[in-house]
Amino acid sequence: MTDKEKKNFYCLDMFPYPSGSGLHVGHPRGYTATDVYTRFKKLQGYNVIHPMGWDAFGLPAENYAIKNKIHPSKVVEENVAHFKDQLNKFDLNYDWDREVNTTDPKYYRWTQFIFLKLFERGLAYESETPINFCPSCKTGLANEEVVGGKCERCGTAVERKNIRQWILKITEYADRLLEDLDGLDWPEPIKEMQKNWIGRSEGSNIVFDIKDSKDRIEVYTTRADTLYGCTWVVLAPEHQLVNKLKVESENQEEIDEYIQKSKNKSDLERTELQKEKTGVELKGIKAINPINGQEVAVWVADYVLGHYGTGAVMAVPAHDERDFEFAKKYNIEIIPSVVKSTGNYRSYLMGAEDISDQDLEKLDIIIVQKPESDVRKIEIPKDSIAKYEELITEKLSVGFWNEYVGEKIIFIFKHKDGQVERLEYKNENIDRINKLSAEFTNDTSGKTIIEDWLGEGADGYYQDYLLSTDYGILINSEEFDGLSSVDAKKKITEKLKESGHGDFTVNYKLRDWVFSRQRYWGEPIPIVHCEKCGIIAVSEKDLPVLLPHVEKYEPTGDGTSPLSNESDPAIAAWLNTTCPKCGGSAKRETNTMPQWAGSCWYYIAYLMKQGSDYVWERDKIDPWLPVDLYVGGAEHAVLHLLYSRFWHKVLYDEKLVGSIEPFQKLISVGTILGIDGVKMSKSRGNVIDPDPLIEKFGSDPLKMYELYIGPFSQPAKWSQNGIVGMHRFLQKVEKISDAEISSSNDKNLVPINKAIKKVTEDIESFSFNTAISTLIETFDLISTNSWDKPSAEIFLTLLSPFAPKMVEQVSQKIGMQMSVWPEFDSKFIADDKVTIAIQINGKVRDQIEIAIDELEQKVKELVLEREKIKSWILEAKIKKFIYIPGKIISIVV
RNA sequence: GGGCAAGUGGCGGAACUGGUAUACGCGUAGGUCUCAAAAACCUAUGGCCGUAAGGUCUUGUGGGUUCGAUUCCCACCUUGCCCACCA
Repeated sequence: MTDKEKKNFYCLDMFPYPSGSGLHVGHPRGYTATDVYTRFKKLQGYNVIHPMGWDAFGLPAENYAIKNKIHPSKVVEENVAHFKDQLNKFDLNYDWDREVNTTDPKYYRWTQFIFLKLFERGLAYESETPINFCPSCKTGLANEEVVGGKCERCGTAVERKNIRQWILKITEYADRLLEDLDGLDWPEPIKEMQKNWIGRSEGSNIVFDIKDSKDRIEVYTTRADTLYGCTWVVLAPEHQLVNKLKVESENQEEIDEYIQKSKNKSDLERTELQKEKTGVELKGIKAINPINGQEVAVWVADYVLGHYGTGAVMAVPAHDERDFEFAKKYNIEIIPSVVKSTGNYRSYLMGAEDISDQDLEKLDIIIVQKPESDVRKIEIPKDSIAKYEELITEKLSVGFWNEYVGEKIIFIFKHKDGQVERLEYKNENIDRINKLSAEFTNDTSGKTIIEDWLGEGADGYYQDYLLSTDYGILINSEEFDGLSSVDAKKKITEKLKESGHGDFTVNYKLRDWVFSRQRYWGEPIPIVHCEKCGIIAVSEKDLPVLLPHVEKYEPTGDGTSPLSNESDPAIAAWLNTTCPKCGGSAKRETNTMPQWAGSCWYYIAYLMKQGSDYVWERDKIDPWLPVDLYVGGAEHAVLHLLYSRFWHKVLYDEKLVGSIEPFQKLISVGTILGIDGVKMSKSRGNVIDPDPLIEKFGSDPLKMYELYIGPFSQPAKWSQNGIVGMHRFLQKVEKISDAEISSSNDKNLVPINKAIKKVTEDIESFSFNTAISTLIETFDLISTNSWDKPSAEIFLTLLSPFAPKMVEQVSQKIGMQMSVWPEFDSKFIADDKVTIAIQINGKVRDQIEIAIDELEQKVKELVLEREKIKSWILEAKIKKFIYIPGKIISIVV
């Protein structure tokens, strides 16, 4: 069936989940697109594979089965038959001999086989840490299946639950999954979503010793440059050290209570609601900032996540919004250590009656605002700062001070006796600055100057500079003062590394994949539990491990699988087995695989299909991979598309496939919405059934309308009237066969060649809507010219991918054979004469037909001779004459 | 809150790297055919002024760059999608 001389093209649709409600008009949009595209590619001479199959394991079939007391296998069988029947009505060119079904034991034998490979490589492991659990679906969920704290499938708030489960180490492939995205021809937003999901971040681990103890707290930060601004450290409530430290602290009860409380919070409460931050200090425990030896408090707070980084963070309220909020609430000191670098300094100028606005302007100083007559908010360029200081030193009134804030913070105090004291805001000067400022203002509140700036009364003028999460220039950071954030991150971490208190590190948001489900309708995990040997893989020759046919398969909800219910004899017979290693008695793994397992490799299964069997042969697989074009919904951006990339890379490492990625080019299909503009769903009652439409108009007009409705990747509202237009058009085309067709007509050469070019480009770029517009226009044009045989044959070929049924009928009638996709002749594309517009002062006033290669001088003459142009220009002088050949003439008067 | 995408007639939408905005389709109006209706076909169809010729305004809002902006830049408004305490 494949021709060695031709190039291969593998075009793949995301295979559907055969739901009970059947197809609605939204489903075939993607299928129609690949149908058009593959017919086009075949005419261009490619070997094309375009298969279809069924992703049939999973909850919907099982839930439906439970509700209606029909076995899931039966449900699936009926649904598949119904889906296939509906699809066939669309006349799509699928390779049905490659049809796959994930629930076929011959199929899932290989799904289990791949699991064994994962297991052998140590990429599948058993664990009993807390995971996401959906109380309604009664099963554990992967991180990717939790959307905003809710189950992706049913919308129930997920709980944290400790259950035994199988986990796949997808994190081991995080870097490769990230890096290889660059080579893929995928929509940018989808790549971006995967990048964000993997969430690589480069930072530093920093070790805080605990005072009078051997324990140390290791924190993860991406902002080591802000270390001097750290005023406390925070442990997540789950952090192991909490249990130890709480005993040594003065308020153990309070801490216990807090931990208990946050344990009871669901993920939704802890994150989604963005509640006010809470926490408890470990009183009496002090951590030591390794960069400067400062003692800082230690807190437990559940705004820190236990599973990310080290489960502990350093809090820098000046340069982190969460820490800032927390510091405000619990009244913790805020120390700025990075200042935004704009190149300017800011100052409030007071006590400077002798300094005029002109004095300042001479130094290029900007007076931002004059809130009161004796106060000026000013911005001083870096270059003027020395002169500004001179001015202040000379003219500031006694008993006042001036400070300016930028890459440094400088205070200039003018004492009563006229003596000037200049102090930089640095550790050794801070006490002195606070003392003087309090004295000068007779302030007895004991507030520090920084508190004053950042407090309630402040207007944010300095805060913009001092309390920013942006990168900037370090201040208040000893030897690192003046460095940029980027340099300082490096230098500070390097210094910490010398004393064993820190190092560079990388973290990912991506978490390992919770792979087991406590449900019946899935692939059994091919593992046995032997009392003597422990966890043992089923040997490959014993695959598949068949899913036993049982009558009762309701989920238990207690974290065990329905397949562990030994009171059912059918289950007991399956469950009790022998250990492949020692031959002793053993029990089968009762968890099943998640819905995603079967879809992780189905694109390979199509290539393996031989009759009803699947055979893994590299020479049958490699010539087709990676998939050349994959079309499906964007909703799978981080689930299916990430999981199958992971599996594919493992298969590559196993030398079972030859490519590093499964899907080279991806195009996402926009959802078709109901007439009311919302997603079609049974419960809303806005579902449009395609069957009656096909009956009334036929498959061609419906398919064409699916593509004509709008840009392919954008969502589109269904309109019941739209098909009529396509139907009318096709009816007109059908009449070609009745009309007089001449043997040739030169007038048609230009339009038909232009059509070849445009339609070819548009199909190639999935711009089907404009391809169809072009076909309609071309048809109308040639119909007025009258048809000739060559044009009719080309036109019908161009139309054939869109309306295969109709075109076939017509071509038989007029006795043509369609074989190859036409190529345009460029000599008929470029016209020798063009009509272009003449603009006067930017407004179109006239049109002129001229030769495409006419010289500018001649064009100018022709244009200025025209009565219409004369009447617009009148006596005015022509300032400019612009001529862009083939585009426009623009006259400015 | 952050990221991304998008705002064009009554509606779906078109417009290449800045060059005649509203292609194509739907709908609507008038007409042809018909005893009548449906279907089909033909004509017209962005708003305003005008009998007309023609003029004038118009691509979410407000600015800017340009001979010229739906397209580029800035600010704002609206909608959709994704992520959401990831330190």
